[in-house]
Amino acid sequence: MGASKTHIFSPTHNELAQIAKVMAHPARVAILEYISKQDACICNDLVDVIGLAQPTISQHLNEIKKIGLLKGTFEGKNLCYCINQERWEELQQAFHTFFSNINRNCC
Amino acid sequence: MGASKTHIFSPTHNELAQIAKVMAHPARVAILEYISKQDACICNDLVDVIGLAQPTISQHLNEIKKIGLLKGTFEGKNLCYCINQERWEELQQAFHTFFSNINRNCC
DNA sequence: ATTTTATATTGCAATATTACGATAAAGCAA
DNA sequence: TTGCTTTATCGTAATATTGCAATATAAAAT
Repeated sequence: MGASKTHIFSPTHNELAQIAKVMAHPARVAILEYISKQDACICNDLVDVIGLAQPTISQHLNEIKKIGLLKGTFEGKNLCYCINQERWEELQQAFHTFFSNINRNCC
Repeated sequence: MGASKTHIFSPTHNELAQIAKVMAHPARVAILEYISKQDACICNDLVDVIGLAQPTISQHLNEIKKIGLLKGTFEGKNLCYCINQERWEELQQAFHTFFSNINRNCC
């Protein structure tokens, strides 16, 4: 046992959970915030800014990439990670939709 | 190693991560959605609705309770869980604030 | 008082995540 | 080429999460 039973849940619920999972680590929240406020980003900056080892940062970046939140291009010699703005807004909308449904006539 | 280094992150980042963690499982997303759309909720309903064993549902409910999203009162013979609306709106605001900061002049 | 019903807790096995040292790969500079 | 810098991957240990059977608790019904 131990594996999440994703198959019994709806795609919508699974997707929101997957998005939330990426945000469920303070390092990734910090990374996202940092990148979203920069014009560009070089991974090595993050090692200093966040305070985790370079392989760890690389792994966290990969998790963020998996849900499509980053687009990367080369800028001179360094890889440049940026927020994928379209996707960012999709996620914002997903959370907004989720939080907007609440019944006010409760105990 | 393996433990998250929460101490190196800001309270804001840790809190958002903690909230996201609760939403990072489809069962909890489904539970929250279900409760938020009901006037009341009896845990045993959830066992049928969600499709996980009763102890598992109980544990998930506990995670949700930990971040203050539920208030429970007794209604007749059954415990009634409801969404804590104030807290719900706080979380909505937290996500909204997070997603609202993005630099548009990127690569 | 006993049974039934609803929820919580315990204990444990399976799986997932986190972190980092070591190492590899890829580009640039000399 | 050789060396330097930056990022990715591998391997592994520590920790956390998930799920459920078994059991406990607590309130209501009989």
